[in-house]
Amino acid sequence: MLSKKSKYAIKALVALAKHSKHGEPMRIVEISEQEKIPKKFLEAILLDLRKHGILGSKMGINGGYYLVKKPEQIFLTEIIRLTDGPIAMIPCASLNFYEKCDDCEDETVCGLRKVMTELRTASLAVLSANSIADIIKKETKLINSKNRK
Amino acid sequence: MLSKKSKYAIKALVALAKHSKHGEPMRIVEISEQEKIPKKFLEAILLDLRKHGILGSKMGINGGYYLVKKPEQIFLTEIIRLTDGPIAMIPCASLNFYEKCDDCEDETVCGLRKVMTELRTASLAVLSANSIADIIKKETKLINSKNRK
DNA sequence: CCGATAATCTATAAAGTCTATAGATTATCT
DNA sequence: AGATAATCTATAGACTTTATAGATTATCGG
Repeated sequence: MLSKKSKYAIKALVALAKHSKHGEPMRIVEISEQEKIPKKFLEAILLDLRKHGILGSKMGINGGYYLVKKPEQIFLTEIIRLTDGPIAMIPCASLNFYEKCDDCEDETVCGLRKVMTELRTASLAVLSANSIADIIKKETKLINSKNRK
Repeated sequence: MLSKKSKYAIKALVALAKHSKHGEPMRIVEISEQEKIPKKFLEAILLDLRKHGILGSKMGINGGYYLVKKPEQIFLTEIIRLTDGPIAMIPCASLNFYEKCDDCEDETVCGLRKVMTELRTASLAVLSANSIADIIKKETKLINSKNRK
């Protein structure tokens, strides 16, 4: 399961992407209220995203957070790996967070690892195909098809 | 990520499937030592699997656990749902463990949910295509291709 | 340069989950 | 009856999640 942290991070980035057509920073409180994310928790999340170069911030009046990268270039893989860690379901099947199982004699011959590697490949295909911009696109698409009814 | 509980459950079932050609029950200690799973933890896991009708048990001398279902009919989806819960990454995208997001106004219009539903479909495709028997098959296949080198 | 605003940093903590461990009890077989 | 092995109950340390409180620092308008 995705942690709330990851989910909130994605939602905040979507909110920022929608807002940043204006180019100006968005306040934590605004994001918090709009997306119903606990303010102080969101604070920590945004700080994290800033430290990793996805967001920038400005203090004082008219301050807030803004996107550094374009919504088209922020993929779900990046956010999830940053906030939750590995995409794979077991460490020995992970690309970026590989770890050896201490209960496994020879992983090159492990059937479970083989299946979990297949799963990781499938998951990565979906997550690396979707950026923040794609999420917004899907949203407008869903709204349109709903209104047509 | 998969919990250790799930991982141990799958490994134990694989061990039992390999053993149960003989049809006779396998002792907790044997599984524990063979698969390097902490004994008492394994105990709780096997009890769970028994309560859900996947395993049977027999007390006393020559006792132990045995498979009730055939290895071909025990799929990873079943085990993971039983020990870890949902396959989906967020509850609102789950088939068996659906829950509404309390921060979401209208989920039918949520872009993140849409992506996570795609991911769930992809994950389910892999996990429901693999049974305990399949894991064993993959293992022998891996061993064979290794020996041919 | 002052005062208001808003991000930043540090510390802490409640709740829940994961990963077990210990010990007593009950059923089975010889 | 006695040995074996599963079963049940209770508990607990470590870690993660999900925050909350409060002090500090930077920015801007006037």
